[in-house]
Amino acid sequence: MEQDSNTESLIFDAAKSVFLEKGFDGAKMQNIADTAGINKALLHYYYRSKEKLFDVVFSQILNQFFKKMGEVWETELSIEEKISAFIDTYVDFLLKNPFIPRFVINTLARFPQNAGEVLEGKTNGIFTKMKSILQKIQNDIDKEAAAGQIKPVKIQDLMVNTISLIIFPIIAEPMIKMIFGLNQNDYKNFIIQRKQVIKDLLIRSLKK
Amino acid sequence: MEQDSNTESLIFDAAKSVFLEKGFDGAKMQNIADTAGINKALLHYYYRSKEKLFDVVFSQILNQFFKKMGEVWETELSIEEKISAFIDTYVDFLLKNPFIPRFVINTLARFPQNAGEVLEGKTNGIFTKMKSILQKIQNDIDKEAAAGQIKPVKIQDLMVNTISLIIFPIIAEPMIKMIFGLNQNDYKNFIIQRKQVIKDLLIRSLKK
DNA sequence: GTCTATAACAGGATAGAC
DNA sequence: GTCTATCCTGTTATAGAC
Repeated sequence: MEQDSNTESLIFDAAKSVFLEKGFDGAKMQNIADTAGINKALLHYYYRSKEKLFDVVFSQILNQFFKKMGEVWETELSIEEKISAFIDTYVDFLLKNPFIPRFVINTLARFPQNAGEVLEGKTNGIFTKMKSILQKIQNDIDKEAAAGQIKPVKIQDLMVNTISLIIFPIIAEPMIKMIFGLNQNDYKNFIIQRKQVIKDLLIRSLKK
Repeated sequence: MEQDSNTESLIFDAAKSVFLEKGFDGAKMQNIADTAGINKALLHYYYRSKEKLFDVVFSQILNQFFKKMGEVWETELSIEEKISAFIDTYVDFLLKNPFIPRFVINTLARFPQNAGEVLEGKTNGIFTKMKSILQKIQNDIDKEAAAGQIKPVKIQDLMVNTISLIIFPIIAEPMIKMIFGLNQNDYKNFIIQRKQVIKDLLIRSLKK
């Protein structure tokens, strides 16, 4: 999707980069045009309006965000192994795409009318898929808990704990740097080391 | 600060409410004037520009945010009791002020040049205070760990874990509602029940 | 101090030449 | 398809009457 160098995908990539960093209100069409190295009028030629352009970009990012979130769970690993694998892959994903979570969360907060069915349609039913994955994980948990291997736990709590611990430090990067006086390199190391910290915390919470 | 009903504080309160919800780019002076029930020109009479008005509002909110964050730690409780008390008071604070964390984080991300010394000056050295509190907590931890009462832990990890678990679900409210299919009331109950979930998780992580 | 009117400009969108 | 020029609306900011 980002390898074509025809004008349309050039615009898409530029728009994605600008929207990701500045959000809908902060992004300017002129800025997107400059980033793409083309003229403002061309943006409107390919995507009629700023709203439409944003819509396409947002749908793609939302898909990317949730697709990645759903990945490791459909394997044959134990719950603990799944959690561990999820932390590794999702932290790596976010280190490469640090703006995505803030962008998704801000956009969902900014356009609540887009909620529910509208987004379902634009994203091949991403929320339905998420719910089905969550249900499967809950079943796995119940099975392992019944076998006495782990403590029983609600998937909502486990999931929110996990993504909170992973995503928040990415969203709050500037704040964390300020409070702890970290530079870019310190910060990156901190996030990488947190992989193990988060694993320890969550695995421990499943011990009986 | 929000009890006077003279024009200046009327404007301040309106600006705070609008900026909190929409951020700098999304907020419009007209909207602020309407909310305050006065004319647009008066905004400029009291605060020369949108930037200046935003500056005053942001400083006040940043102070509020960090002051509340630093509170319970200066007591004579044990670490575990302090964590428990912090979770209770901070969750309650955020339920009453749900827009604050997203606003603070977005603003820090949007105006990185404001970092460090500028904000230090505008907030009575809030970051210096934070750092000194963190150092004190680290000392307490080291003492209790040396006495064999808890597992030793780095304050950075403990602090980031704690605020991640508390703040993320507030920032991501629309996302959580969507994924789990919660209405406003479900969501609020979920957050309240999480107090205990977070306490269990963190206290457990300190057991030897 | 507070208002109305308006200036000054930015930003999204379109027309029309090539 | 791509560009320049231009329109038009929304937004910040100021002038000036009261």
